[in-house]
Amino acid sequence: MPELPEVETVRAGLARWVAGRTIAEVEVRHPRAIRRHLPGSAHFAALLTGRKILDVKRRGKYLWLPLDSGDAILGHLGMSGQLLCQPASAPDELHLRVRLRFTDGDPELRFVDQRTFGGLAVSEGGADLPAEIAHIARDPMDPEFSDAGFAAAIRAKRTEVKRALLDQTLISGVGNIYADEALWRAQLHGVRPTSALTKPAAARLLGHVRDVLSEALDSGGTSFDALYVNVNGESGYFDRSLNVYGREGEPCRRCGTPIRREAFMNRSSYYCPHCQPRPRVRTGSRSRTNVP
DNA sequence: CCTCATTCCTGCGGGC
DNA sequence: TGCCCGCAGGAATGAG
Repeated sequence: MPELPEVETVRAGLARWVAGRTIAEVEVRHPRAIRRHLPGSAHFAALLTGRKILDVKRRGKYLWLPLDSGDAILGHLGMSGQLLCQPASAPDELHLRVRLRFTDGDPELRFVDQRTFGGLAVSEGGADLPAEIAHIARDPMDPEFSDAGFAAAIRAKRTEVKRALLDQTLISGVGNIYADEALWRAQLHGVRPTSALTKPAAARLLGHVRDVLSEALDSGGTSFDALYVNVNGESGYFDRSLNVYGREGEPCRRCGTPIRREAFMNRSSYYCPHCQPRPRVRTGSRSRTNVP
């Protein structure tokens, strides 16, 4: 599942392979892949044809490719999206959704996405920062990310710490896998109330988030089910280093206690029940949050 | 304004 | 063997 490290791996690959090249032809194979581009596929193609890609940028899990027109191609990989640079002679992938051909020939750029949670759009005038993602927070690898601002914002939230890590308007780039990994390192249970975090605790948590993301980036990103591959079609391998995610029943690498999985927001959370104890039930009038 | 549940999608694997 | 169901999950959306 592409989170910040995987998307950054794709960004770097794209920057190498498509920056500076001029788009010759656009083929939209599945309308859902450009559903965020409301005017439709003909308009999408018209805005791209003949335009030069200047660069490849990223904020959190979003990518955008500034064009010489001042517009940008805005993309999100969703769960299963891939941006592949392939020779035109390579057979079409089963889930090929969009193809861009260039004036200088190979390689072409293919957006391939099995589950179609991802997609592409043209952000008009979005070369600098697409308006569509202006509400997304900077990510923790961004030099302008404010650590103090993050600590203040998370403490002001009236929610649980894992939900906050997944809130892209608070901190971007973190998904379910790295949220669980960071919480394990920080020895915090995901249901702890954010308002009870001290400033130092918030700073420590942020440090663990950064560590997890940068280590994963060094490894080329996580690939869990081979759906994610980087721009050249090569899987990442950070999954070897995961401490809790997907390890239900296996011993905690810190204390040996079996890792637990529990339902969370239509997905799963993995944690060590010994290292990451649930918070004590809050006193007062609110309902209990504990389960046996 | 803030928080939260719901919804989109497809392939795979387990259970019967 | 084959069918059904649950699961994987980011983020827009609308409800409250």
